[in-house]
Amino acid sequence: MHEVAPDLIGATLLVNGVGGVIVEVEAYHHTDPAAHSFRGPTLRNQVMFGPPGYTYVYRSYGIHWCINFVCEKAGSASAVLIRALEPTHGIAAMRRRRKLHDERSLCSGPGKVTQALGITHAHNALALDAPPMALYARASKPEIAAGVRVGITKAIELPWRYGLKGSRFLSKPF
DNA sequence: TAGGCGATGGTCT
DNA sequence: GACCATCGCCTAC
Repeated sequence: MHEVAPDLIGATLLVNGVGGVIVEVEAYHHTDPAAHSFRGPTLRNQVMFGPPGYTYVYRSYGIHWCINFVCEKAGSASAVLIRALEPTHGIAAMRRRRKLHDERSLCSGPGKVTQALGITHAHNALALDAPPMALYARASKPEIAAGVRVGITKAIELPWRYGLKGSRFLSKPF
């Protein structure tokens, strides 16, 4: 997982042709008290205990949706939270959904990403390589920044947040 | 420009 | 009944 997470930085994520380049992610797995999978499988998180390459979508604070990629081998219950994108595809559609003109704020946070891409619980447990999802590997290796994760109350010291160094589209600087 | 806080609902204890 | 991997508005400086 700690190889997958930084490798996702620079990859392109599209949902129905709308999306952009991933510039910020966080890693979680089942030995990590901050992870949803820490207490074992439940109705909500069961997709994380399945095979890699699938989406895990959950509701955050009763208001927002957040999207994760399940990774590593089946049963390890690790996932990578997509926190920010650099918008490149379907910017007009994202602006419409976000009711926003500032391109920099379109996808600079996990709740914003799902709103801009139109992701809801209907997108839970979907394969990343089949419509409406699409994930494209980056062309070259970018400079990666690492830091502590954002917005959690447990295991806050683990430096499992990864980002594209110097990007203008991060949820917050490293 | 930075920090406080209310909204809001699924999930787990 | 409490917790929470957030956002955006409001205020104070």
